[in-house]
Amino acid sequence: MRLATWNVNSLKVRLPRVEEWLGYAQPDVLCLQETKLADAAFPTMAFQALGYEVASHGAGRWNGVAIASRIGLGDVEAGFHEGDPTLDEGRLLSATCGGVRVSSVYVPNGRSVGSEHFEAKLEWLRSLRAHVAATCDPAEPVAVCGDFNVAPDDRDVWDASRAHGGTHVSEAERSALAELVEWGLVDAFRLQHSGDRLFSWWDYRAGDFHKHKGMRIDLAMVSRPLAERLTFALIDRQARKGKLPSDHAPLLFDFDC
DNA sequence: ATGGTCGCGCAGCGA
Repeated sequence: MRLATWNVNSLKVRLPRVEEWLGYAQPDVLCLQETKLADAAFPTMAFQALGYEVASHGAGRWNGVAIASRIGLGDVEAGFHEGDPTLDEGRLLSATCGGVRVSSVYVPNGRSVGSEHFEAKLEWLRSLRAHVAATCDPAEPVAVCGDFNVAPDDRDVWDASRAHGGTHVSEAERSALAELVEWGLVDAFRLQHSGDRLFSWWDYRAGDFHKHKGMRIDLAMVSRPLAERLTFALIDRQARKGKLPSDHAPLLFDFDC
C-alpha cells in the first residue's frame, strides 16, 4: 500500500499538477489539505477518471481536506467524533481504506505564540488526540496524515530561532504532538530518515526553497502495525519545483500490506 | 536589516 499526503494550497489551482503527480507517484491513498473548496465544488470526476474514489470536507475559501483512494473508501467521518460538527473548521476527515483507518488533517497555523489563535491550535490538537482515541485502536492500522503545522524537533527547521515568531517549534506544540505519540502513533518519516534539513514546506517568498530554508511540518503519524510494515518514505521535492507549485511537497509512504 | 509570494477575491488578510 502506498499512502501519500499533500497540502496543495488550493485544489482549484493545483488540480493539473495533482493529476500529473498521481500519474507518476501512483499512491493508493492520497490525503489532501487546504483544498479551499466547498464539497459541492470538489472535482470528483477528475479523481474518478484516474480510478480514485474521493471524499471531501470543506466549506470553501479556507481550509478543506479530502481523501482519495483506489483501494476502497468506507466509513467516512467529517470532523471530530465528539462535539459540535463544525469545531474542526474543515480540517479533519477520516475514512477506512484497504483496512487502514486514515485521517487527513490540517492543523491550525497558530499565528504567534501566546495569541488566541495559538491557544486554539493547542486545543485543536487536543481534540484530535481525543478523536483518535475515541475512534481508533493503536493495535490496528491507523494513519493520521497531513499538515500538522508543527516541526517535531530542531532537525526539522532551517533555523529554530527564526521560525514563525516561535510557532511550529514551541514546547507546547511539540508536547501536543507528543500526546499522539504517547497514544501509539509514530512519525513514519523518521523510521526511514534521521537526517536534518529534510523539509516538506518552504515559504514562497525570497527564494526560500532554493536556499533550503523550510520546515518538515507534513507528517504521517502511524500506529505500530503500520510502522512495522513501512518499507519506504519520500518527500517528493520535485513536485515543489516548476510552474505553479504548492508551497508544500507531497510525501509518499510504502507499507508491505 | 528588511522584505520578498501566493490564493482568494477585489481590499487586504492569512499563510
